[in-house]
Amino acid sequence: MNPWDSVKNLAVSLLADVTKLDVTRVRESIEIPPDPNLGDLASTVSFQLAKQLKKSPAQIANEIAEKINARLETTMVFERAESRGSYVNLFLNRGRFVKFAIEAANQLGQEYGRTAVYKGHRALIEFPAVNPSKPWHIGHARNAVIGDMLGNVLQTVGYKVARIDYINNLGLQIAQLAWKLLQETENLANIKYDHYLGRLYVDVQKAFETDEKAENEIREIARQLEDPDSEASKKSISMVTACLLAQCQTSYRLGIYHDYQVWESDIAHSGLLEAARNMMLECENVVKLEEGDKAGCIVVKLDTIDEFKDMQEPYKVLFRSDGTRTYTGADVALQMWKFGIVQDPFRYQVFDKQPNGKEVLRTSVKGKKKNIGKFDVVFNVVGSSQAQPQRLVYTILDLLGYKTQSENSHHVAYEFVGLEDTDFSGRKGTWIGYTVDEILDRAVELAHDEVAKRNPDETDEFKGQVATQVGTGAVRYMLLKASPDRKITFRWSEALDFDGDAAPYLQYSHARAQRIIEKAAEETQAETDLTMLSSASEFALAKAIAMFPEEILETVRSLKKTMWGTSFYSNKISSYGYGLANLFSKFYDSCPVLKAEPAIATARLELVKAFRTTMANCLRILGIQAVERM
RNA sequence: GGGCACGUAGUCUAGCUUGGACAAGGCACCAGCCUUCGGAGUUGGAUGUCGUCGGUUCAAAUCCGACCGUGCCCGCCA
Repeated sequence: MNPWDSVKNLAVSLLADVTKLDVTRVRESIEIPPDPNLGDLASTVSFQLAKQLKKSPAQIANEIAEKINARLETTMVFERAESRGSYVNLFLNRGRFVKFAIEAANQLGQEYGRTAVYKGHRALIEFPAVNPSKPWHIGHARNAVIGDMLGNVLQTVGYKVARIDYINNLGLQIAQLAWKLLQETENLANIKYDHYLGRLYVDVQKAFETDEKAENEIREIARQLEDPDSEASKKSISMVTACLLAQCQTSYRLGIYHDYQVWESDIAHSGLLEAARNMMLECENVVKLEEGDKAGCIVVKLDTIDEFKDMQEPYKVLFRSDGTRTYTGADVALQMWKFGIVQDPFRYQVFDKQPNGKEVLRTSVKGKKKNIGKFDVVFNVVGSSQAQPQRLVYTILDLLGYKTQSENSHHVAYEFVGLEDTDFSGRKGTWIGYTVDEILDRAVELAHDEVAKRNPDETDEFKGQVATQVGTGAVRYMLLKASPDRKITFRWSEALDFDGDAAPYLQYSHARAQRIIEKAAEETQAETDLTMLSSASEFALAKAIAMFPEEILETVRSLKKTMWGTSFYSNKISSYGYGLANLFSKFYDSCPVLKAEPAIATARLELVKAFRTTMANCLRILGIQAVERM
């Protein structure tokens, strides 16, 4: 059910009948006028017809409007057509349209906004792949929130979605920390484990850079990590597990849950690499070099690929001369696994039971076999600085003969979050003070003050719960409302601004609607006619409600793959939500519900319900809690 | 050297994919609105060479080219 699309289709068929033009051409000419007084839908077909008919566009628009008016019947949602300049403007019958929109939303309830356009497709989304050696900072949260919301959007249009996290538990960072922890007893005091490791890392890094002996020992540890039976490996597993569990607590606070974790060590030890490497070597562009400075390496030759021919070195190493994989090599193997190109070599075991009630499974040498199946589309949420390495993985997939899978590989790129004078650096520790935990704490604390001020008689439990919903909602919204291709400069004043274009505004509008509905429940219901609702603010609100399903589909359609990334406009849904809340606020101010005469009150109540449903569904996609009181 | 992205009022942004009517909001600032369903709201006001210069078009913030500024990427690293 997509009310706005229905209305648009009717407009297109009317215009196509009258102009005898092709339906798709007419459809492309449809736009929404900048000012609702000009009309509800407009068409620019007269510009296109001007040349072939040798008449002025204004004259043509005039004739089209007249012909449409002659065809309109009194039962249609469209009421009249007007020409203005060269535009043909169509006007909806307000009452009939409002009724149509309200009934669509209220009949479907929680399902309103859902469509089955992409039913039967399976999508895998990988995010945020934070190293299990530090707490999430706000930049990691941007990745996670974008990935999570993309999943929500895809599910709403019919996809089956799997959310996957990638756990890099074999890197140098892990070796550095394991080295430190092997030589001293842990002093945990009262600090969350991921925060503890993150701070420890800053110290270790100094030793690594200045002390050659330490560096050599750490390199040795890194080698030992490849052997699952080594002392270093065992130490690192308990360290990584504890860190990851701590990071998950942050993730859960943001309402982010995963289905699977793929651990780097399992990629190395499951047989996936061997299988993938053998398949790669079948490809003529992948060779083991016999001489030169890369003798012994398995490389992919890229000199024939247009977008890589200007690389300083056209041979990209996939497996080093000592046989170990590079990041690219592992990434290609993993991408092959995602599409089911290689048989699933993993075993799985439960890592954690998440607060949403679902278990997250991790790959493991021990657990059970479980074929998770092929995915049709793969989205990797990765910073835009990784555009070239991501593209490389997809190109290699294509070279191996997996053209479709290469085309269905998407790099969802986003810019990093930084501070006014610096970027976040794990080595330098500039993230300290800007972890997601600290930011959420501050946001929730501030929300608590506001909630307490407005609800002095409520229980502490209520205040705490609402403050959490409002504070975390504000942080999530802040990250989603910025277009992903724009850098965010983190400022406390903006993160903690609950006025204007921010999540609490959306939640507030929902709470106001909820209160009206609650109060009305006590009163008797009168017979009503929804077509009575025809004021400007009622009509404008109904239009926004009607556009909701189309807005989600547009967001999915705008996932366009280009050479260096796939565009995803997370801000489209957030700004829709803001606009919807804004229109409700205007309606709220100009149209009393409970104090109106009974027939109008009942009709307006239906509009309020339709709004509440739409806003709740919109917030669910954004991953923000709808609140009933705040 | 090659490549990618961004540049819009004091400030932060939307609009650019798919060209269309006087460029839309938030914050901050000024002035109104509580005997009225919740003021985290609403109404009004001031603030603009849409980085610059060309091109395409009936029409350019939007498409194309050049240039300027900013950030990022081009390792057997991680």
